Amino acid sequence: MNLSPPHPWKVTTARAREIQCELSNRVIRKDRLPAVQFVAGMDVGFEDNGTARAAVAVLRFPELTIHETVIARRKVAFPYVPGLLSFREIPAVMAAFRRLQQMPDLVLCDGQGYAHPRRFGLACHFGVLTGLPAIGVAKSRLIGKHQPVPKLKGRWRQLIDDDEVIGAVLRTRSGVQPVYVSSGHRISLPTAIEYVLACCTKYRLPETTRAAHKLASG
DNA sequence: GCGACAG
DNA sequence: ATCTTGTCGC
Repeated sequence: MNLSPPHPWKVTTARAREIQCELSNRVIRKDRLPAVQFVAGMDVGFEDNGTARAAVAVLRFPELTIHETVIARRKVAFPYVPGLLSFREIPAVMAAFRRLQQMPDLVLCDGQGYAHPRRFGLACHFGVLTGLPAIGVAKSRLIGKHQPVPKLKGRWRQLIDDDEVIGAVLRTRSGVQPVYVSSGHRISLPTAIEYVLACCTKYRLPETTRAAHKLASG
């Protein structure tokens, strides 16, 4: 896989959107992942001095015990623009992955995957750049419509945009706000939903995401 | 023109 | 994302 940044991060928002359209055709939404022994969670936090702090937590699967954690800091070189989140967070994330000893078989990203205006959210961008299977697990909606989701854990509804199923709104815990799941790279939506549920124990967010979030924040 | 808008 | 205490509910 290629962990070096092949794209300029100092780009205009217009150029960023072009890059998304150019790379979106490289996204694979079929199950092309190995037997999962290690799952990773990744998240990015921001410090006051304009620094992004990316954290990656690699957990054993299906035990979900922590195997390895890494952190990387990078100066923020792109503003937060809805639809262009990956350009703000990926540089730090790539730096963090470069430090990993154990590459995971699957990565759960904190943000959308295919459920994106140009079908190229953070999880897709990350997956295409690294070649690693990835899933987008967002805490809130970017685009798409959906029917009410039953309150029972495990139930879900299709997330639809322009008559296309772009993801799923999944209840990872009964009676709690659902999460938005979508393919990032090398994994289908049904399989993505299975893995997300397999990574959720007693909280709304996957243990992978929780572990990474904990590192990226404090 | 008027909202909506991952983190 | 980040700023922040108490509070409602199982």
